[in-house]
Amino acid sequence: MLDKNYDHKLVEEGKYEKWVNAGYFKGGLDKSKPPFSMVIPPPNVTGKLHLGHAMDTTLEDIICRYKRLKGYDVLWVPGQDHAGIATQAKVEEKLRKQGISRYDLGREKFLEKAWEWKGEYSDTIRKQWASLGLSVDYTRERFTLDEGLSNAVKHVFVTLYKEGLIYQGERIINWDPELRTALSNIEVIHQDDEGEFFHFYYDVEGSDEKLIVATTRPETMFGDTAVFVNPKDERYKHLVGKNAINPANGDPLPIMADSYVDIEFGTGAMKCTPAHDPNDFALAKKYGFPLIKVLDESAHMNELAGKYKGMDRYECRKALVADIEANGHLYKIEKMVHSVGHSERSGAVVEPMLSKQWFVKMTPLAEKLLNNQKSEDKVNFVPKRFENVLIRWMKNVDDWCVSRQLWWGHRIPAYYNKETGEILVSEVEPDMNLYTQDEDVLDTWFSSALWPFATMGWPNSEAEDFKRYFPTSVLVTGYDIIFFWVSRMVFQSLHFTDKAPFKEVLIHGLIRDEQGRKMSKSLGNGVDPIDVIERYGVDAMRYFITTNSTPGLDERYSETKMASSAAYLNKIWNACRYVEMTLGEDYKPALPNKKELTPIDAAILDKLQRVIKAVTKKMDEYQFGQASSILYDFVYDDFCSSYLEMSKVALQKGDSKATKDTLFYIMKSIILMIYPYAPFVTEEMYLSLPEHLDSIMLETYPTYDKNYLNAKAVKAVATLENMIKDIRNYKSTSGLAPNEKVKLSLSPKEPFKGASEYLARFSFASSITITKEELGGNTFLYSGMEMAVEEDIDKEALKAKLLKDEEKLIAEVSRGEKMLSNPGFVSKAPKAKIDIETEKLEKNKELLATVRAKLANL
RNA sequence: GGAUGCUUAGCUCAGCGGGAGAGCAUCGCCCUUACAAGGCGGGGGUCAUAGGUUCGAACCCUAUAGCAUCCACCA
Repeated sequence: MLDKNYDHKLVEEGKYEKWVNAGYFKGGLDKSKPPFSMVIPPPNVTGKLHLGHAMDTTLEDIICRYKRLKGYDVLWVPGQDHAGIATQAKVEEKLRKQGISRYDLGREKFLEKAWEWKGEYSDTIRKQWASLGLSVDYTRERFTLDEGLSNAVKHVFVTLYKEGLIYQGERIINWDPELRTALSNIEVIHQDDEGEFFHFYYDVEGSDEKLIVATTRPETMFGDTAVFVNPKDERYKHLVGKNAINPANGDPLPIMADSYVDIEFGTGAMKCTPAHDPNDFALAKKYGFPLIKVLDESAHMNELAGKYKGMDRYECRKALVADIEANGHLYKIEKMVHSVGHSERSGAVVEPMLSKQWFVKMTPLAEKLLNNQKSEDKVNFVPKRFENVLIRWMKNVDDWCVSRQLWWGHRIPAYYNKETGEILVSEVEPDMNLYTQDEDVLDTWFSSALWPFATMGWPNSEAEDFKRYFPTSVLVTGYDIIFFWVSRMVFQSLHFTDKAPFKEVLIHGLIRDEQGRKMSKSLGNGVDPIDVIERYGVDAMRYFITTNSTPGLDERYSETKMASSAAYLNKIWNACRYVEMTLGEDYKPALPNKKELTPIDAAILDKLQRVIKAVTKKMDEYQFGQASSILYDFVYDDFCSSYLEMSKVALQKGDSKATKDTLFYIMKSIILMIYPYAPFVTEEMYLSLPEHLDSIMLETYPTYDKNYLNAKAVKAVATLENMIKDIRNYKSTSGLAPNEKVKLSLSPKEPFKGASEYLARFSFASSITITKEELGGNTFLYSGMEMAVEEDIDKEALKAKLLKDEEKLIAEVSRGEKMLSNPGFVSKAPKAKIDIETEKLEKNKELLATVRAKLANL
């Protein structure tokens, strides 16, 4: 028997351990079942999980738990991501607080620290998974730096290299001067920052004219090789071919014309700095300019900056501008808002810089993805529109810079011959007396891209899990990492396994705070899932975060909705407690016998079938909000408010086996349908039911049974419910207490045999007369029936009420007639709709006639 | 500059071709024996605006406005 109060802490205690120990989360327990597989998006080992993770993983858990009950052999692979740059930044930050830099420690020692960090946060994450109740298969847990993944990474790198899809090249990349590493384009966050737009006078050789050139980054002027103008720009035509004098260092710069230059922008004259700007780099290639780097790895000026050597880029900017101003070459400084790239991880302003890096050639891989999306094996997105996001990005994708000047990660399997410098790219380490390994590691997403197949045992294509569970069934993730992760998994998987890594992708949005702001450390508005679990219970939190949103859209955290989710579970808990009390100790479950049902039982059983059908459909479509709302209406209104109360009539009479069976059957079905959302509390309820299995996890999802459909009962009970509602309403508006006694009469019959017993109970009727006579008193009309409250009533009030009824019915009848006399409607609307409208019109006409008769008699 | 999403009850949001919904808030009345984290009843919306398609539009199309997000460019 359940306790009087639902105490989430008591309910949650010990259950997760029990499930894990029983092995219920393991994939492959029964291989006669069809496989269903998923991989967890591996969280970064950078810290604790936040509410966004809770939503993402809960959605996955709901799917897994649902699919198990639906008879699948479910495998959900857990794991974590080493998160190269993110984790290294964290570890460095921690060291910095101790006054140590990574260079003080050296690579080996630093990596020890990083592994320590990883160990700590791995444990934290696993504890959080347990708190969330995630049914992941721990026997298959993976880490992106483990041996298997590392081998897969090497294999992929070497293969791509041999295929010419990985190359080393000197190009302009995004440089993070704080972490001192290259970044890929998508790791750069562009923000509109207020900056200064410096306009300088450039002297022109052999002319008295001065050219005004504008720049936002004066410190790069030491790397300038030319000044460009547009060939059509009349202002400067005559200067093309002459030299301008660089006011930073006095070097002559050829004035050249190229249509790349925008006449309207700035002064129309642009300085060209090939080693520090991607567009200038392209121009330099075109015209064969030298590539002059003036900044070092930490964005300090090098020897080319002369007296500014060693200064930080901003110090240099300030000093240089002051000097230029001093010698009369400053024209003006404009304030300007322009977009500035920042490192996603360190926040540092990214410096575009010429650098030798490893790149993945994207065009052939992107093409595979794009072609696949045109085929039958395409990856289906839920919601669909996100497919376009992916496609548009893949069509315009740049080559992927995969090398990082970090230590925490997969070291690039490229080796340089100590004597000849020749490159050897190999999965097997060569004789290290003769070779040195490339110092760089790979972008962390390089390994995450292999996650769905590498965790299944690939590159061993005979691995059991790979054969049985790959491709995976569905991937759940946020729209913010479609570029980073989803796209890369798809093209790598297509390239290496010839299959898309998953059939479907369910995209969810972000969780924001109550005011709709992004949760962030700097705002301090983050909500800790563990804290929420402490207060409301994990089931309530799971229910809230997965049912109060719609796929692909952001969601706000809401304290009141959180509380109402908890209240809902409490409601179910109490309903279950009541059912158990009612069934009694010696109750033996059986399917309700159709022949012995009361109309009340029959009606709820009919409704349940429809609910099962509708909920199942929504679950299959990953529409968890809609599924839960269908269930909610059923649980609250049909089951708790209506059926539980009405069934008391039969139960108190004694001969109620069918009603008890109905109660049990409905309650169990509800528990099973709520279970994927709220596994702990439903397990507790389930185990307190008679004749249960060892765990709700071993149960079967409710199935639609059309034998229990009974439209007649549903209609009769609906009429009864309307009568009860009308009386309640009548009392409320007449200032009567709800339990005020009233005398009722019905004409010419009751909604179903025995209905007046229910009516009496719920309307506190002291008597109910059934008569064929016309009813006096305050009358309510139903299709084919009337009900009246017997009392001395104010005739005027009654007349007013009837007139109101009449007015309403006239509107209804007119609507129906208009619709049905519309030839367009009759010829084009579906027959079912026409039937419904015809029936409705007839009913309303009948009611209208009755109202008019009553008015005439008054 | 390009793209996408959002605009529905006081607040937060569902619904996305056949008569406007939920939670919370609000107003009455109830400590009724599963549940006061409750019960019963009520009030509250020209579904952003303007056109169009359709027998029928909150829902489809086109424009407009506001808000948000993503991508690209920015000397």
